[in-house]
Amino acid sequence: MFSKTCEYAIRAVIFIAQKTADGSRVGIKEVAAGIDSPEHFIAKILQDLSRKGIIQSQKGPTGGFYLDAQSRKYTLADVVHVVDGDQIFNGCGLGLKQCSETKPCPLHNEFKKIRDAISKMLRSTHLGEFSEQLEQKLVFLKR
Amino acid sequence: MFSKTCEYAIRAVIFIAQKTADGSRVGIKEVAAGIDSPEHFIAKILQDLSRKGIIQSQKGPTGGFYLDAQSRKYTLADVVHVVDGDQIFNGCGLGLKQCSETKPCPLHNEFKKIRDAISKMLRSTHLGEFSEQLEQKLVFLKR
DNA sequence: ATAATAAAAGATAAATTTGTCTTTTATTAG
DNA sequence: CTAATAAAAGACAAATTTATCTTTTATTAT
Ligand code: FES
Ligand code: FES
Repeated sequence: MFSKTCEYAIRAVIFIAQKTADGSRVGIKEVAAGIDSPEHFIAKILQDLSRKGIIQSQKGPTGGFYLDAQSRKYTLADVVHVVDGDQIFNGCGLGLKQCSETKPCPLHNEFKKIRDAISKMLRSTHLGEFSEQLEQKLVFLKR
Repeated sequence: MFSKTCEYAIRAVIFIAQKTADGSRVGIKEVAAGIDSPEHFIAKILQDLSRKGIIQSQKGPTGGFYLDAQSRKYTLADVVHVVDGDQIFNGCGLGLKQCSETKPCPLHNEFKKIRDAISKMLRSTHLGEFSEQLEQKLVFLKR
């Protein structure tokens, strides 16, 4: 469904949102450990998200990653879009170069429903909304 | 959503179903051209599907690929399962090693709905059911 | 039997994704 | 100002996916 990169990205962003809900920052090592991902790999991904403004970062001592008020308004759809592009939102499920209403693949109508369900879910999910459930260990970001 | 391999596989199987609805056979070159895929690549995939019994093949002159009565009862879910395994049917959408009801990821409940929709669609779609629409050029397997 | 045909199999290679290691840059505390 | 810290950047490597090319095997028609 998503690339590994994107899976890590979503988990990391949710993790950072929770860890920095109090205004603090969280280092890359703690993120990597918290979501069980390779440290330098998730670092690259976060650099990207940071450049695009989805998350914030600060170098040096006391530095780390965090989300500002603006970023807390972003949704998972924004994360997915930055990392995986819009294939999942608009691409043809059977791999035709471009999804088209006038020249549809055999599953076009079915795929459209599923794509829409995915889009809707991602667009309606904000980065910070799992903090409490994570705190209470009702949901998890690693096994 | 699916691997490139799986996309080709689905398109090829639908193509073969249509082309051989009359009991004939279709060669690998025609398949590759018909779905716009690399010839030797789709050949490997069809070998696999053939070994698994999802499609049939016959060597030599007048040989080619086709679907017997039994195979026409298979669904796209069978094809996807052979090619991509069961990640799409049961895997965690956020990449946790295993989806779990008792230790769910934050999106578990949402993903479950989507996975179920995909499963349902694939299980209810039989290989031959697009032949007529393809014939009438209402749907397409390449751009 | 023989030659022609077409899939099967095997080997190799390109491209992409995923992961690791090292160096550089910015920031802070002292 | 200096040393310590932590992200940013760059280079490289492994693994996987996707694609290509060649040889072998089975089957058919003549
Ligand atoms: S054409 Fe395939 S999903 Fe629209
Ligand atoms: S645990 Fe992630 S989908 Fe079930």
